Amino acid sequence: MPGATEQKIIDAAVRLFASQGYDATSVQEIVTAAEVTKGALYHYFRAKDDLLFEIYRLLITSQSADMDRIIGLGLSSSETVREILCSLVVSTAERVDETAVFVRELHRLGEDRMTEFRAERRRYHETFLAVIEKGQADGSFSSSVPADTVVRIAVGVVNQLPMWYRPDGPKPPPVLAGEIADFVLAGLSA
Amino acid sequence: MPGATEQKIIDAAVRLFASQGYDATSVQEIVTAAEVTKGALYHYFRAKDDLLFEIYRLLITSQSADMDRIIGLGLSSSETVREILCSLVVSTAERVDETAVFVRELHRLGEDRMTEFRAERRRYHETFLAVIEKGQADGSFSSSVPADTVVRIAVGVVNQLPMWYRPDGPKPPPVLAGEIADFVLAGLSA
DNA sequence: GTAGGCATACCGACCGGTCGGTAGGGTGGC
DNA sequence: GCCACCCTACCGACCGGTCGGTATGCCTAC
Repeated sequence: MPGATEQKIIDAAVRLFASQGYDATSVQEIVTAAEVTKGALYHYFRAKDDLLFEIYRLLITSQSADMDRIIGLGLSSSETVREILCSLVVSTAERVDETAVFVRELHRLGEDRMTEFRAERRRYHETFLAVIEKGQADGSFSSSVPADTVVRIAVGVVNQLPMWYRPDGPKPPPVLAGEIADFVLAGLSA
Repeated sequence: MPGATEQKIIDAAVRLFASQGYDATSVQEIVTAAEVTKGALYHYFRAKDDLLFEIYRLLITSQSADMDRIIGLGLSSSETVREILCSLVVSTAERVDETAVFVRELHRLGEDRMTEFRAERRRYHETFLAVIEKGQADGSFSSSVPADTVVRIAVGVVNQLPMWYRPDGPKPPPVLAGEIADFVLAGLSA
């Protein structure tokens, strides 16, 4: 639960990292945008990297929670896939900046944190994979395309969303989410 | 047609940018890796950004040429889509480093070059879009999902390829390309 | 000789991080 | 009631080091 100052710093960092990149954003720019001082920033964060890691942590935590919640509902395979995709697309659209930073600056994570992150992502992938494989096993889905490739495609689209999605674009997020879910489900029922 | 020195510099830059990022790579690192000196680099390139732009230019040029060539073959809609996707996936796999740099560091392009680049990308998108819309119009494809969303999905997967594709992975590029094409075509025939 | 193709030494700007210090609220002894 | 003490939150000048870029000149080919 971050306090007000901490939150202001993170918000400013996300905005600046998303528009300029991590390295191209100086700590001074962040504190100026957040209307605090360098002292305040280094009081709450040990280093600039900590900001990145915190942004990732918040994003991953919320996405994992979303998926677990949906699976817990006990819907049919295709309804589960639809719900996962829709919630993923909508929540990503709500947090384009965080996602853009995440996709672009992932490689700057240090060794330890990278390992930690990879484990979390692997868990996410395998949970999703299991849902699709279950559907293929019980005949809800076609097996003509391997489940892992389907997961790659689905996650790929979402991660690329920041490249083209604009909040003031013609299609509101729920519509977009529906279209994407329709397409993936169509591919799964070939 | 770059000369030998120029090519060595670009190759080194691509490799380093892909593994560390643009800002995190110093000009000194590039020239050391390329076994040339700073004088040589600044003899051929006016600034560090020029390296980025050159990398993009080479990538986009070759991809556009690929698509134009395939469309020129005059195949059926679904064969055309399959060929475009396969060649895109295979050529992207061949140039993962370039693609990784492209996806991650695009935002560093200056105003002018960004405009130039956007025009080129728009042309690419619209050409691809036209192929799908033609297929939808003549009944080869279903119209249940809008063509622009399909293009977004297809391009999204390819751009995310550097995130997970490894040359020594279990699936060689042509197999992967086939699976992705199968999936997209399945979604288009729902 | 002279023009392109480099090498080397160097510059000024800037950056992440530090550090000595302060403001102000809480707390315990008397 | 109040003072001494401390602790958290925060300030901002400053430092060592690095980086992109330049100035200058050598050296080989023509």
